[in-house]
Amino acid sequence: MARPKKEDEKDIPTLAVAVAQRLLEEGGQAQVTMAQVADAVGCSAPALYTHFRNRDALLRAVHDAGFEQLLRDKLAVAVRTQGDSFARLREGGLAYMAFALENPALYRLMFNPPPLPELEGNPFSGDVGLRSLELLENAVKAAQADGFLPDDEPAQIAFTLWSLVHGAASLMIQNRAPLTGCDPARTGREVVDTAMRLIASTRSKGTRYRTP
Amino acid sequence: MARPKKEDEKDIPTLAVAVAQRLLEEGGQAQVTMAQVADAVGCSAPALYTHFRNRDALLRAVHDAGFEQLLRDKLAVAVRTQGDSFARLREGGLAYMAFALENPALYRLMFNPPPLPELEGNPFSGDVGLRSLELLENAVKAAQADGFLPDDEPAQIAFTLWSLVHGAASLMIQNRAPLTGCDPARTGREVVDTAMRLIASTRSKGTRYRTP
DNA sequence: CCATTAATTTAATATTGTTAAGTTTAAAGT
DNA sequence: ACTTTAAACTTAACAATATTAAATTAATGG
Repeated sequence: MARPKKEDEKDIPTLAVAVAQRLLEEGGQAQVTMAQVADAVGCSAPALYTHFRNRDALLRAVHDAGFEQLLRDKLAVAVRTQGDSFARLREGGLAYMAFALENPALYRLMFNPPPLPELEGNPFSGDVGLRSLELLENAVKAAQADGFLPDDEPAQIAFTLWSLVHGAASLMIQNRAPLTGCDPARTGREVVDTAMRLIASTRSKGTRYRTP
Repeated sequence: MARPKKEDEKDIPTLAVAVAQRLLEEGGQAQVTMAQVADAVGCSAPALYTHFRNRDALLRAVHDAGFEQLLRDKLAVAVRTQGDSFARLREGGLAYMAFALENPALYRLMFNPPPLPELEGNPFSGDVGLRSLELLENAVKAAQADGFLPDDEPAQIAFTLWSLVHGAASLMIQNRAPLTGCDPARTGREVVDTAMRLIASTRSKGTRYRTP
């Protein structure tokens, strides 16, 4: 049956990414085989190679879609926290944590990818990654202007805060968190709040911040 | 020639773990094939199955050896920072970061393992992990007694601090750190110092801490 | 000295990513 | 409208790698 008629045409690239993400979340990396994906899409495995150079490229596409979703989430936070730097940091952290815990396998692919050349590239060299990072740096600057946080380089502080939330998410997702028997979502929120308490206690005396 | 004579006997388990770790560090997970390991050990691939149930079990052994090494490093720090809680936190963080950056692939296997059943278990349910964790919690308690840090659960704070250092290490190792063009070792130290500055600024007024 | 067991080897199997060769449809040129 | 070309597939073949089976040799305990 070779090439399909127009009516039977499928948007294989889009379908494949969606299917791959679902399989990923359901059964982990190992379950994302080309045959499985093709099956769920409704084509044969080699057909995928018309649209993706190889399996890694398919995973890379899922990876990229994840970063786009994360950026959308963060933009939404930025919109609804206009003017309150402290809340923006807190809600940004919570949204990030929620994304990670709700899509653990995807998050893993994004931030703890298997060491494949395709996934080595730094996402922050791309547009999506950069804008996501800008959002955090601006929040840090605003918080500094409001008297929070040490007066270090905003980029350095942004990296430190990102590290904290990412680290907690990463440890929890991969069952490396020492706190056992707790609801992960709750633990995640507590980590963010612990961090925010740390940040709150750095407020300088003659502060320009006023709770809105 | 089937079974080797006594003189030709090799300690395959030990050799295999060492070889696997080297291959891992040299070329990443993908290079750790049973054939490669066997070659470097000087036996054939199926021989490995006498000592390890399968490839995952071999990786698990490397993983465990990593945790033992990390614990040794942390114990050394604890010994040389007796009595100074702040220094213990700082040097503990630096040692952890150094371990991660010097053995990136091993660290990855320990904390961002591929999602295999063998590696799912929580290392902190084992003896080595628990002792490593105790060290940090005790350091937190000591720091609190010296007037640092919020008065939350030590376990919660320990997790938050661990998350921070782990997160930074993880991001840098996997090329997800936004700070480009910097020496990773230097960036790692800066993260620890930024965190310590945050901690320092949490010191309550009537502090019991005095710089030694 | 013999029987059993342990440690290996080579050979065979299974799974999975990937490539090759062939087929059908769509699109473009005349 | 007809021919040609290219695109999007399919099935069949290939290659690499983990794993298992069968066969072989050395140690060990009676």
